[in-house]
Amino acid sequence: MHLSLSSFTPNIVHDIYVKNPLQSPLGMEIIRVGNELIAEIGFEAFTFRKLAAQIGTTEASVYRYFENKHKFLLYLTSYYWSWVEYHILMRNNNLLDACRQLKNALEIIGSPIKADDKNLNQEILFYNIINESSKSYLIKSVDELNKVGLYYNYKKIVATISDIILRINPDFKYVHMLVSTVIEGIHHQIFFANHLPSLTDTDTEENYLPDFYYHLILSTIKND
Amino acid sequence: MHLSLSSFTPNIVHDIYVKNPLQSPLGMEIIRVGNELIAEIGFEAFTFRKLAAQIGTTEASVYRYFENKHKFLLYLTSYYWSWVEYHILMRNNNLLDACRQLKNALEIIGSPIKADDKNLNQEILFYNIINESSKSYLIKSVDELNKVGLYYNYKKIVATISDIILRINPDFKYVHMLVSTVIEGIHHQIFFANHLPSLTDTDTEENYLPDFYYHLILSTIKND
Amino acid sequence: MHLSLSSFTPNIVHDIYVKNPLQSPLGMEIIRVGNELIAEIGFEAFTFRKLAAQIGTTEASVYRYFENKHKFLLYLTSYYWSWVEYHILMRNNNLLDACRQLKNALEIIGSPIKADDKNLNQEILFYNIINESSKSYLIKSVDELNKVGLYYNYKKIVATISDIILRINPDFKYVHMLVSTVIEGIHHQIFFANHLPSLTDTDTEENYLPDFYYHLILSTIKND
Amino acid sequence: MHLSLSSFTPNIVHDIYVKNPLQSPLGMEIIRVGNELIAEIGFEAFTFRKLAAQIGTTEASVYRYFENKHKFLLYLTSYYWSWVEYHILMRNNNLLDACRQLKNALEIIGSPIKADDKNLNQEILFYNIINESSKSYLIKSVDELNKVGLYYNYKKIVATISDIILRINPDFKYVHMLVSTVIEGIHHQIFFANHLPSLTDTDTEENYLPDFYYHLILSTIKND
DNA sequence: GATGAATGAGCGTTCATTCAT
DNA sequence: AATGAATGAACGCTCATTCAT
Repeated sequence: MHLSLSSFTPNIVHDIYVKNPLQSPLGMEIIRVGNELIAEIGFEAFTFRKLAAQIGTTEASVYRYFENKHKFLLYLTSYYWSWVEYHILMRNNNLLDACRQLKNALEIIGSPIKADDKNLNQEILFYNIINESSKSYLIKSVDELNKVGLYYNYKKIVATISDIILRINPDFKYVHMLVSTVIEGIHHQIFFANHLPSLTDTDTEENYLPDFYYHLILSTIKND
Repeated sequence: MHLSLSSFTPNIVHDIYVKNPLQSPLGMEIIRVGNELIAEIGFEAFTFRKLAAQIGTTEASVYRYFENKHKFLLYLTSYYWSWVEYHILMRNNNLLDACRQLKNALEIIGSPIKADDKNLNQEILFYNIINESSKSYLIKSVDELNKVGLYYNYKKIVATISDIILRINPDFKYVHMLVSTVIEGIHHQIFFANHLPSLTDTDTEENYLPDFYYHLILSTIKND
Repeated sequence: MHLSLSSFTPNIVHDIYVKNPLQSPLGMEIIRVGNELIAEIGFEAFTFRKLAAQIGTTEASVYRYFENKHKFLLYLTSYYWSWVEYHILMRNNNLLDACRQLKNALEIIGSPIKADDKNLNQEILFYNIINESSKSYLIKSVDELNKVGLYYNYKKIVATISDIILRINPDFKYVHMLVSTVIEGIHHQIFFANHLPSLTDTDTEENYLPDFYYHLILSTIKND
Repeated sequence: MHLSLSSFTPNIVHDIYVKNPLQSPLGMEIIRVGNELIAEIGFEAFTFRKLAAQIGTTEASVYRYFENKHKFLLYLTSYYWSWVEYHILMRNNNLLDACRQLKNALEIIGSPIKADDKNLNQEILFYNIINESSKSYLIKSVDELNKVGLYYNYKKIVATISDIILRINPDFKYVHMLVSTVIEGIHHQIFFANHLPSLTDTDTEENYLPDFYYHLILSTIKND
């Protein structure tokens, strides 16, 4: 299933950026190269200075688009979750079976977005989400950022999947807890499989991760 | 249940520190104050300079104990997991019921260690584990550090709990995946409850978190 | 004594500005908001960027009116001295007594201009003169700026008051020295009274400052 | 009158510096070269980076001695006023005549300290005091700095000269006002003589400045 | 005439680390 | 073993200014 959705534009809260990077060639270069640079050297070592050098522009120009590297990471994660949201909606568009919808959602979360994206390399973005996205909220300023709505896209996807689950079992009370556990779980397991294999159970089966979590969800909500 | 286990000494891989901080007053001061400082300003802003200033010593002295702030975080997390391991063993010592053992383990993971600890404030350590511990492995050098065994204590706890679960259902194939998902899940949910409540389901019930995950585990492994 | 002199326009040397700010709404906004911003954050922290942001225009637009922030400060001080000059002339218009004229002049220098001024808040301008005006000449480029006449208004007021004093004692030889000492003295004493009170002698009497300096002048020139 | 007072050490409030620059060769180099660099390029253009480059050390090393360039200016001015204080005391040591003492004090204030000083070029320091010293208090943080006593040396000199004047006329009520006006006046007139001569009255007579202000003081206090 | 975008340069500061004592 | 001094390097950020529209 490969979507060529040239019409997609991410729905990202304005406060994350100073100037919309998708509205100028330089802005698009910043997010494209920034995505790659974070994957290459890690978010801690990533600086606007290095990013500017890579692009061939100046730090000052980067600051025109993003207030700091943190907001930039938030932009990337919001971009990712906006894509995920969009893909789930597209894929589940004409489906009636909530279980099938849930399975689709888990599959989308468990692998890179498969779509031509002129802005960002989606494989690399997926890798960054797994490695760095939790750093966008595990910070001292989380409350302040949350207050102005900067975690909107993440919360939205949790709400979307929660709704699907509630259609399977409308009485389940801990649906948000379950969904956020599963989302974080999927991404964490991919990290563990690559780096700390004894914390997971590597398998040759394709798509075993979404299957495992699909089973986990259904078991948990049915026995409620 | 309050344990006064003055005999406890954490079992921490030597490579994490340069000189054992528990063998000198300055070393103990470093981990005691370091734990508090990270809680206060966050791991990103934490530096050996600030730590030394707080203690009233010099950066050079801190370097005598820890190679860098990263290793220091690893020390704290290892210290924590070593405590958790010890507590689980103590609590489950004479119990035969694996389900009861599992429940105990989840409860221990879900709240601060309740023990007098002259070295570290355990409430603060628990807070740091929730907020910062994932930064000890979500880094570029994870493979290198793993190769020399620096994640031993974390892996050990996963193994310990996995063994309990396998006694409930010896045929369950994804036990490490399940356990690491649950451990990360519990800590994440506490963070979400405090900072991003729409990602969880706040409840007035005491201990609802361990209960939820206990139910999740049993459901998942029984329906296998 | 309150003058409503809507007809007043400051007589400011052209080289201080690029484009006359009083000839456009944007220009008037620049001097109005700039005056307030300097008072708020201090001249060192004041930049055209911040000024432009406050107004809701761009740095480039500000540059159309003033070459740099230094010239802007010179504009404000010249504006102030032009007002002072005008007020002294108005107030002393029909007076014959030079001593009375001197007293009037000192009073005008010792308190904010009391006049409706649609361009600038005169209270704030007075505050800026006290705090910042000496920075308009205590700079490396003073000779260069002086050569093109940018300190005209300040020199003019010294000359005007010197002339009054010379009518009291035509033989006094150090009149400019005396006048510039007194003018700077009055403004400095107001600063000291607010911030370094041990350098002055605070008093409850109204207008003690002009009185003190009036006495100082008369004593100095009479005993010559 | 030339004093070779190798025993002099300035009495400077500790909070002005981080580490006493007179206690190490590097520290002494910093104040020696810093003094010269400010004279050369002006305080606004003066930065720790340029200072470090001139000395052949690094910014970080300069920060070990002074928190910021502002504190450095405060150090220079405090050093100057401490010297002035010391000189006045030495010169007036065995004198009984308060008028003679006043005259001496004014002469000392009106020209560079004439003493061998291995730390600082006193000619250049005098030049800096005239051009830059008022910037040490005409700032937003003046109250905060004053609260911790950083203007001690300036206030002390005003008190010292005030005491002399009160011995001439114990009933004069505005002595601090008069003294601070005169001190600022002397330095300002030197600046005006060099740069804005129409604000002063240049004269060929030696020492005309102290003489003028001596006359001004006596006239003012006698006619009280 | 006014604005938006971009940029070269440099600032103040802090960092991790080393060396000598 | 612990400390004090020093330093190279880089960070995050802002500045003044210019250019194209």
